[in-house]
Amino acid sequence: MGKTPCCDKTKVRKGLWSPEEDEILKNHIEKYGTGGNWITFPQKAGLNRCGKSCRLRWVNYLRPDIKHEAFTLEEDNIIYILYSILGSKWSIIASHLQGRTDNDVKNHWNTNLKKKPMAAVYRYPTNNIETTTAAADLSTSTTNTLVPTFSAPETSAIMPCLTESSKNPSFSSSSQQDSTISETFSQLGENFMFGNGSCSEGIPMDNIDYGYEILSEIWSQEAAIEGVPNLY
DNA sequence: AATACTCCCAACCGCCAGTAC
DNA sequence: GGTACTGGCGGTTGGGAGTAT
Repeated sequence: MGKTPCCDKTKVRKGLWSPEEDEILKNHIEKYGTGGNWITFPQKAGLNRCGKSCRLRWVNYLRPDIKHEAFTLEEDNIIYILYSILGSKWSIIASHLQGRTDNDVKNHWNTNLKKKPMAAVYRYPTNNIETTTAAADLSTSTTNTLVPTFSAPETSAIMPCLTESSKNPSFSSSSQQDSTISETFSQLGENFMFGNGSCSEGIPMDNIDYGYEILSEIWSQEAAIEGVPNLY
């Protein structure tokens, strides 16, 4: 099957969208919808753009339900967890964050999160390999790095710590948050491996939040697909 | 003030899967 | 079953904005 171009790249406009183009795109979709076909959309809307470009602009930026504010620490935590389980499945990760697009999440990961040590923390248990470049601290290493592997119950112990950290008003700066969370995790590694039932900061384990619900759901789905026994 | 450098994000590219014919 | 076409995805890049020198 040969690759067919979606439009004549030499004749369509490229680069940043002007406010006028945004307005045309938005108005046309509000009035007529996408028409179910992005390739013919630019012609109908009177835009000198590639259909794919129109789709991307709408999906990633102009859609009314898109959030344009900064990522919260709580969202960061979810991204960390899901990335460690799923890898670079940005669309799936984004689907768990209301108002965020795959492009948003990918950019945020590449520019902010992957440099931080927390990116090396989670691994999904059972049949996953134990080495990964993706979950490693890429700011200091370019080779495969061994990272901790946590079981589902262990991860459930981590979640309250993360959530508590993200909600704690005493955290005054992001660097303070980062170092505290990293510290919590380094201690957690020893603590709950020996099953003492609490985080290093004494936060009880029975406060499982929605992050864990997401994990459970994914584990169930993965287990169903891969024939891996469901732990929950 | 001018230049160099870095960071970040919007947008593009190319591939793949699904579907229609 | 084979081909053409489209939508969607992940990887990558270009360039504007901010910061350092």
